[in-house]
Amino acid sequence: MDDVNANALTDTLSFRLGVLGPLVSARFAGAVEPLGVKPKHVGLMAVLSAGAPASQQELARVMSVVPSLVVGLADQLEELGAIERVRDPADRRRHRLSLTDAGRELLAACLAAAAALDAELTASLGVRDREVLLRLLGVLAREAGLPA
Amino acid sequence: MDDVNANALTDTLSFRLGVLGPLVSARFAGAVEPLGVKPKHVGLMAVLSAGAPASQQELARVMSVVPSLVVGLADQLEELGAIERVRDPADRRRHRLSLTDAGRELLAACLAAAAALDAELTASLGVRDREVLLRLLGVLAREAGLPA
DNA sequence: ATGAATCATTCGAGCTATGAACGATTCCTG
DNA sequence: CAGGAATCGTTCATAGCTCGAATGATTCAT
Repeated sequence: MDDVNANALTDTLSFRLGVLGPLVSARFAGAVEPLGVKPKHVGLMAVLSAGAPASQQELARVMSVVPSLVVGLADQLEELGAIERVRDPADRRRHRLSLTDAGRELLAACLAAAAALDAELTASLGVRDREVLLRLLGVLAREAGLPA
Repeated sequence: MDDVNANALTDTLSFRLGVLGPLVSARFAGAVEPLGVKPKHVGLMAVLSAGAPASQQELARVMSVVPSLVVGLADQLEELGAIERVRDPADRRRHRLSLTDAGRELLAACLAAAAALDAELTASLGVRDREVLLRLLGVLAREAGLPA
């Protein structure tokens, strides 16, 4: 009778998100690792594919990380031939980052990996529930000021 | 027309969970930091409150971390007077960890913090949606083999 | 024209989690 | 009942990530 809310903490949204997040991140990292990238790289490519070529400061702001971190990520993506880094002719302090064709392919492969992981995670969920879950998480992300 | 799935990656469950997880973890960490603990400490107390006194190996297994990490967490919780660490009389290699009264109070305070955070996160959600979201995440957690 | 501000980059520091030892204790097996 | 294998807790060194400050180049403001 009293074990209904015995450990009510695990029945908390914060707790479940906090424990589920790292877990799926780790799984996703393992899925894209054969492609030579990590989740942060994928995130960078994702925001790049969403809009026009951006400066690294802009990237850093959107990704909620420090600009110095973007340097390393962009370096590695450039080595993979996934992005191009050219000085902005209008403001030669900036670097304009843009996806290459190879980068778009790479991103598509990462997307496929994410979709496959989704299928695994929601194996026990109905199609309807899956849509609802995705939508509600989207609301949460937007509410939190994320570019979801 | 074609920007409907322009960046379909952000419309992925994996992606949203991966980005939402660290975010709420950070917020939760900030919320319990005045109490002198971190999320991992709270997780440890939570599994302790869910069952009988457990050995550190058991804790490590349930929390999916390495046993050596539990040592430090238990040390600090013991200093706070939140847990008791006594050698198991049946097997003197083991340490039986159990929550003290102060620990139960501390855990309750953390739970309150989590509940408050939940309220913030789901401010734009209806009560019904909130329940649905919680339930679906619970299914995912269980499916992933977590003690949710 | 000159000082303030912005961008990218480098470097060092901090924190967390990990894995490999090690001593103590217990289990197994002959 | 002895002695080797296995288990538990602990310590230590290490690696990975992220951040913040400092630097140099370029642009903006006045």
